Amino acid sequence: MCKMSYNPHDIESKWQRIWSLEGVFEVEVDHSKPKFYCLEMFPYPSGNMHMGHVRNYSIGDAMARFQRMRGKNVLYPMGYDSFGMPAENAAKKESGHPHTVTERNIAMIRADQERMGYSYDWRRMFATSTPEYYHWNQQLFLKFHEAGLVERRFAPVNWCNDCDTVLANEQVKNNRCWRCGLEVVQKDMAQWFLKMTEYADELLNELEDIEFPENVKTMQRNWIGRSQGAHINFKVVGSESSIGAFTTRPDTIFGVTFLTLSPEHPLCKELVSGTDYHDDWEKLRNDCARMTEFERINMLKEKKGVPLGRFAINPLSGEEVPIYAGNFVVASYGTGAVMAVPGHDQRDYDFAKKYGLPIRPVLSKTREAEAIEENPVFDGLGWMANSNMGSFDGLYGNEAKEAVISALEADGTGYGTVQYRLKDWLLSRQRFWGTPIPMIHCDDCGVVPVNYSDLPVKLPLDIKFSWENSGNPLENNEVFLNVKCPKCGGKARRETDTMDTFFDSSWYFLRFADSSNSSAPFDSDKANYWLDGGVDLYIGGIEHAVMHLLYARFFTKATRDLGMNSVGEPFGRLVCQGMLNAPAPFCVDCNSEYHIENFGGDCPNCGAELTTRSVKMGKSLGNTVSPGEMVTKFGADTVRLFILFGANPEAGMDWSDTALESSSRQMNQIFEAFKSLESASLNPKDIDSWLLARALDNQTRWIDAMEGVSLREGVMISHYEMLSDWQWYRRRGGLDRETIERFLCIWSEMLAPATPHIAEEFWSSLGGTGLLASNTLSGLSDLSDSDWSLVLAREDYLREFIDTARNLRTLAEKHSESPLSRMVVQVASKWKSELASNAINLASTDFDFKSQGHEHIRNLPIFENETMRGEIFQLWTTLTTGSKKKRGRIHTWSKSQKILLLNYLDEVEIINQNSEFLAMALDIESITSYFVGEGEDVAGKARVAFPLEPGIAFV
RNA sequence: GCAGAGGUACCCGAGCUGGUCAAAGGGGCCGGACUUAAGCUCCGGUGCAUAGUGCUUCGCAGGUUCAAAUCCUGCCCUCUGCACCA
Repeated sequence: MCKMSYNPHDIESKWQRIWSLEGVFEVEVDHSKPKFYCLEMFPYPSGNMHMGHVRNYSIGDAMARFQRMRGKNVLYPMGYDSFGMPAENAAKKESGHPHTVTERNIAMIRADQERMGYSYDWRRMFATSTPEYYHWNQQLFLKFHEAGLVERRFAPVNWCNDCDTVLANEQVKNNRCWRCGLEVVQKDMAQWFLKMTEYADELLNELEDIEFPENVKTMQRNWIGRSQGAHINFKVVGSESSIGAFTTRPDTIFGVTFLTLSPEHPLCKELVSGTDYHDDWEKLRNDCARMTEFERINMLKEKKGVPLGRFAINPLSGEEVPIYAGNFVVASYGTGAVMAVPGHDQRDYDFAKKYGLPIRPVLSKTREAEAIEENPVFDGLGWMANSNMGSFDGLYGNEAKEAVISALEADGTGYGTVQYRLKDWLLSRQRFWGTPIPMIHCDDCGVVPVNYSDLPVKLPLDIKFSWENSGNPLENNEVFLNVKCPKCGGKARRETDTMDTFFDSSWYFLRFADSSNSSAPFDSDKANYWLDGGVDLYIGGIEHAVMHLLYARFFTKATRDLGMNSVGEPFGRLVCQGMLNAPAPFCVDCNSEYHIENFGGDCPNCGAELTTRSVKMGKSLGNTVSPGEMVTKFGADTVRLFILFGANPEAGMDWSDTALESSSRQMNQIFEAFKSLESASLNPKDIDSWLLARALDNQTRWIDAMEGVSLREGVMISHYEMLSDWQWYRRRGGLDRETIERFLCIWSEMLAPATPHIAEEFWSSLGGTGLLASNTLSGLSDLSDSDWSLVLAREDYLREFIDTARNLRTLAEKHSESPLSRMVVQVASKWKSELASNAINLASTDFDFKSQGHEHIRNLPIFENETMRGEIFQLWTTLTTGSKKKRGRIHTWSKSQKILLLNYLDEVEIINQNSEFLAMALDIESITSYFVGEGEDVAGKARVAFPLEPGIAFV
């Protein structure tokens, strides 16, 4: 190879072809090997691959390749989450079919992925929009239906006029559609729900044992939002109705001075109809319904409410309290009614103050204290007071809560309960490009499931999309609609709702275990093998931390309970990759970023000069980088190296053209290093063992880093430190063929996870057996059997020596009129090194230098020489206890320095042995070295000589 | 407001189970070698002082300690997620 300079394109396409021909990434269940399931969140195919994908997959591929080299049976699949609205919109634009758009996009992104050399088992690839996949969506749906997890009910739903569809609560952001941003309106519809709340407790509790990042766990906990409390019924005076309210603080029930209903609460209308209060309430309700999120936030600095003119009865105290409607009460949480305790809830307090309602403190901060009104309110746990039912006063915290709940339960006016923020999963979408819900509406039999044998219910392909035909084309497709009732055989109509696409992605990782199965979603044995302990490494964006991950966890549990697997938790280790940033114009004064077309100009808002700032890559700012372009320019390996070296997976990362170029240079240098094997011959030298010792050490640290998914660190060792060690070796005159071959073999393996093509090329040119992509790491046991620490330490000594000498040289130059030509090195006397060694040995025992030190040296033979005693004491102190400002050397010496001292390194010898090299490195003609006292004390440097720190004089 | 992650030299970024930390690595910049030259590559420098041991630095202000980038407290700022959660 290597006659020419580095040409990534030839190398990369060659190896991609060979890997594919040899099928090296194709895996099957193999119980003789430990498995490793490496998975990236599969993409929605929107066209070409973007940089965020590149980052995601480069991380995953590096880990998959690394684990293969570690001897694992690695499942590393790729597929496409290909249902969804954008394909419909694209189809409308070109008057085509979403299917066509989707297939085209998949082909594009797949080609991009293949060009990057990712090591997927492509046989397992699937797209969720194919009947081969959504067939099983439908089957799972029917199974869930049988298990009682599916429900059809009327519910007010979020409706987006633009997208012509229902949105899940989770898909509404700031009261706007998460995709198009249009304001969401409410609409009542019959909907299909999946009863995820039945798993709320398990989903919450098992978070404890999952290896997710802490912030993801917290987000999920908050999302599930379990709160323990009581449901309390308040009878409405003069009515049969009662108001149920949920509270987490039943211990404050005697402080209730009013009730607040959400304006949408059905009881509101009933209570005010025909009264003077009706108009105010209606106005409030309409205000709330119409308010945009932006207005709401501003409005809510001011809590608003209206009296409904009626009263409710506190079930324990019998007291009558007024009923209000308040804009701050959310209809969908709890019961949509709040028992207001202004004495111990800040929000209620503010409300009460505003409307002149009474405030009654019923908790005291200490057992003895009075319950007092204060602002800010006391909302911690306290001792009950003023309960006007003596038996409660003095009860504290949970005991108080339980006492109140018992009292309520005793007279049937309330009960202890748990409330979740998590809601059932609204599955229906009034959209075409999704999995048809396999249900049939029969006038006689009602809603009837499709027979399993009639699955899949296929989406019709003979539809032309256009902007004129809004809504769901299924509703007008007679062929699709008309069907016979599976029960009575009479005329019936198909359900036209399709499923939320989150359904597709909630079990795709199970399908990968057995993706060609045509008789079931997946074989349970295969799923249990690959998903034992969950997906071993799951990589994706933080934006899916709640919804997708929670749905997937729910599915795994639900299918487990259907007997389809025994997994339970789908994901083991989760890594959320950080964001990819790129520079964009930025105005410091306005604190805002602008489109890249403003580079070099002034702020469009205030006219100030724009600076740059690194912000999230995105279309809106135009600060995106095309992976295709970069690969064309530099090759896939270089792009992969850059992206992995740029930052650790979890950290945010800045795109930089110069840094990419530097990665390219690095690749060239590595290439050059491998090329130099050609000029090597049998030429053994001392430095050879150093190089191999470094390789061993580097490989060990590299494995540690990679195991921990610290890819940046790993790449730093494999692509940077290995190279600088190589360069040092060459500077030291090393060029032994046998050594170099050994070193390069180890190195090429280490290069493989991040830059697999070039590594494979090196491997093949070195005559390595088989393909590197399917090999396991060379064991270096022959190397690790020896102790290389002294070899490494000697080299460290030289490096440090050069370092110190270099610094001194610049200083010395200032003091010398003529150019420096000679260096005189005076090494500390042997007895000093011996004393140092002695001290190091003592330090490894539990010797107490402070109390036993002086006694110790007094007994040493050298201490008999009276003239040296002062110097001995001084040295001993410097070595052991140190001074006020500096610790003793035995504490500050590095491991390798200690090794040198313990082995009585002859500094004079090592300096003289390497004098030629040192002279060259220091740009000096000659070097002389001797022990202090064995020659002239040049420039009085004998006094600074210390073990490992010789006195150096330039002349 | 709540939760989480952060603020390290010109920039990015390690370190943060206290001492070996003026602080890895990369980018940029400067200098030297190579070259007709540019590029590439190699070597070195990049807080201040200084013939070595010294001073000032790790968001700001305090504290603990013989010793703090590292531990504690308060404050400021940035980012991410959630948004009146009863």
